[in-house]
Formats: sequence, structure tokens, C-alpha cells
Amino acid sequence: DFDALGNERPEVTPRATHHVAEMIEIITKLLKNGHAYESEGSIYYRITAFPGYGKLSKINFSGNITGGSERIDTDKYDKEDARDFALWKLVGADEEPGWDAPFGRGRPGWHIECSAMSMKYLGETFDLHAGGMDLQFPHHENEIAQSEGATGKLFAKYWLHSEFLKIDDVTMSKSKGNFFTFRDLREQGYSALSIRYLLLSVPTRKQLNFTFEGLQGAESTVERLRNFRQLVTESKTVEGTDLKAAASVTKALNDFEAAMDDDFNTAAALAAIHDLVREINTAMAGDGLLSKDREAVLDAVAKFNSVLGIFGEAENESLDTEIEALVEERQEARSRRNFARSDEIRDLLAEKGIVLEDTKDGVRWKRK
RNA sequence: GGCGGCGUAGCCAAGUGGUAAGGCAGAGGUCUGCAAAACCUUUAUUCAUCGGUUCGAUUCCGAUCGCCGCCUCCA
Repeated sequence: DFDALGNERPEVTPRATHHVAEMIEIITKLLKNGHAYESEGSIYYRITAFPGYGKLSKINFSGNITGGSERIDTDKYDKEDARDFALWKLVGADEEPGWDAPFGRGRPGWHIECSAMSMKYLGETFDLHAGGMDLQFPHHENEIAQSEGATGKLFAKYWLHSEFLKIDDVTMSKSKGNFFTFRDLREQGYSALSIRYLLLSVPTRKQLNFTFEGLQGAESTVERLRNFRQLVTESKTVEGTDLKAAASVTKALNDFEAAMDDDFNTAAALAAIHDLVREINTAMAGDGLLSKDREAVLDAVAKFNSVLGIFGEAENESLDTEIEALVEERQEARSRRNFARSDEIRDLLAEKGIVLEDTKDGVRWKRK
């Protein structure tokens, strides 16, 4: 199953309402080992029983939740500690939604579903947990507390929190009306690849300031990358022993990997790609590439694309015979220096989405 | 109020205690019948502001201004 960009969809997309039994199981464990307690019929997590609480978001609770803020009224809920959160909320017999549990009919708290579903499908310890910055506290912090409190094992090895988008330096929000979905942008004619490129142009932990000028720029950049791969693929190779291109490829691969290893510094990784593109374009504009270097460049591009997916699919389809004939006719017109006719044909093909480029090696075409 | 992040050219931005990557846009040029693509040259004496530390700071420290996020039994 693949999406519009050719990426695989998730193998499992679980629903909370189908996993209430698993949630009840975790809550039962937490009650048994003292990490949870009952109060007025509801079940709460006992944060004092989990010393690691706050390790993910590095929140200093002094003067914060337990102190200065008046946004949480401890007395109102009869919790042991203001930070304690609900695992299970008591509901009446006829109240919906509600599920029966050993500790009474109720509904789950927000956080418990994620512990239940992730551990069911990925195991009690799994590698990578991602999410937006806004979920780091309290949601992910609470997931850790619940899961590790229940199992005694490390919950997730790595956490990846992506920062928010800003638009023209203000928050993107529906209320401000500056809210764009992927679909909106596609309908405005921007390509999926350029949207992805724009999002990758800033490391995941930095806020990206979205502008349409920037998106338009990404469109140009992606076009340049796609042109590059096509030019390399079609380039004629030369004999010789020039090793400059090979050195460029090696450097680009090393720089790319080092950048990605540096906390996914995609901005620096993209710069490594651009350096390679420029150096190889220069080589092709000059003496040309050795056959093995051309293969090395294409391999590198395939590797970059396998990680970032910004080159898209290669164009390997052929033109239909009608268009082929027009291209042929245009070439004849050009050889007779009948440029009026040749330009007419070029415009005609452009309307059909076929862009022609005349090079010293002949005519190239690509789809727009 | 508490905690955290950010402020680098027209735009998007990387980055380091030692003198500013990359992309887009702009300008000039090469190539071309023209165009496109590609290439070459060029575009921040300066990194929000003001102080401090240092031989030297965009990079460290403090203050100020501006922007963003979290601190909601909302998932």
C-alpha cells in the first residue's frame, strides 16, 4: 500500500476503542505495583512512585505545576499530587462512552491508549517514538511513566520531536486563517516533492518559517535536482583517468551521512547534495564524466533519494508516436531554419506538458 | 507568572571562539536562431539591540526587544 509520494503506508493503524482491554491490563498492573491509586472511583497515576518523571521534557516542577500555576485546582479532583493524571475516569452506568473494568465502569485517560497500543504492536521496549513538540509534555512524559511503571523496562530508546511550522513568522492556525494542508497546496499546483523538500530544508528540531516564496523556491530546487539526475543518466561518457568526479561523490556521501548523523541535520545534508550537483554539472559542461564515475553519481543520487525522497521517480517513459512525429518535424524545421514553425511546435508541445530543450547533443524533452 | 526554543543577506536557512555553508530570487557573462537547461562571476565588513569576558565573539555570559511552544482529566 503506497501513498501519493510512493511511500509505504503504515502496516498497522490501531484504534483506541479496539484496545480498551489492553489498557485495562496495564492499569491493573499499575494498581497492583503501587504506581496507581483509586480516588472517588477513578484511577490516577502516582507520580511520586516514578522518580524518572520529567526525564524526557526536562521539566523543572519547582514553581511550575505544583507551585505558581493556578490553572490546576488540586482540591477539585482529590489527587495525591497536582501532577498526577487520570488513567481511568469513572462514568455512570448509562453514560457513554464507557467500558466495564474490574475497577469500575469508566473510560480511559488520554495517555493510556498510546502505551497500550505501542507496546502491543512494537513490544515493551521499542526503538523510535516520534511526535510533535507539543506532545512532549505531558503526553509523552506520561506514556513513559505508565509504560515503564507497568513493565519496569525502558519504553522507547529514541524520541523524535518535530518543531512547529510558522507562517510569515506567526503560528499556523485555523483561527488565523493561515492554515494550509498538504491537499490545499497540491490544489494550488505545488508538487508533493517540493512540499517535502521545503519541510526537509530545516532540521526537524528547528521551527520552519513557511512562505510561498520559499515553497516556490523549493519547486525550482527540486526541478534542478530532477534535471540533474536526468542529465547524468543521458550524459555521454569519456575515457580517461580524471578522479575529480569520484572525489566529489565520496565527499558528498561522507558529508551527507555526517549531517544526517548529527541529529538529522537535513539542511546540511541537502547542502552536500547541492555541492555534488554543482561539481558534476560543471564536469559535464566541461570534459564529461568517466563511465564508472557516472555510475557512482547515479548510485549516490539513489542513496540520497532513498533517505530523503526528494528526487521522485525517474522519467523513463517514452513519447507517443504523435508527439514523436512533432518533435521530428520541429527538428527538420530547425535544420531548414524555419524557426517560426519550430517555435510553433514547441509551444504546442508545451501546452501538452512536454518541455523541449535543445542541447549540443540533440533535443531533450521532459514533462512539466 | 514558571520552563524551554528561536532572532544570520530580498526569501528559506547551516554553522563555528579565529574572522559567514547551501538553495531560491536578483545582476552580468558563456552557450543557443531564440528559449530552456547547464556553467562562470557577482549579491552580509556582517550574524535583533546594548553591555561584558577574551589577543579575538555571530559563536561564551548578562540585560533589553521581538517571535514560537509547553505549563488544560483535549485527544
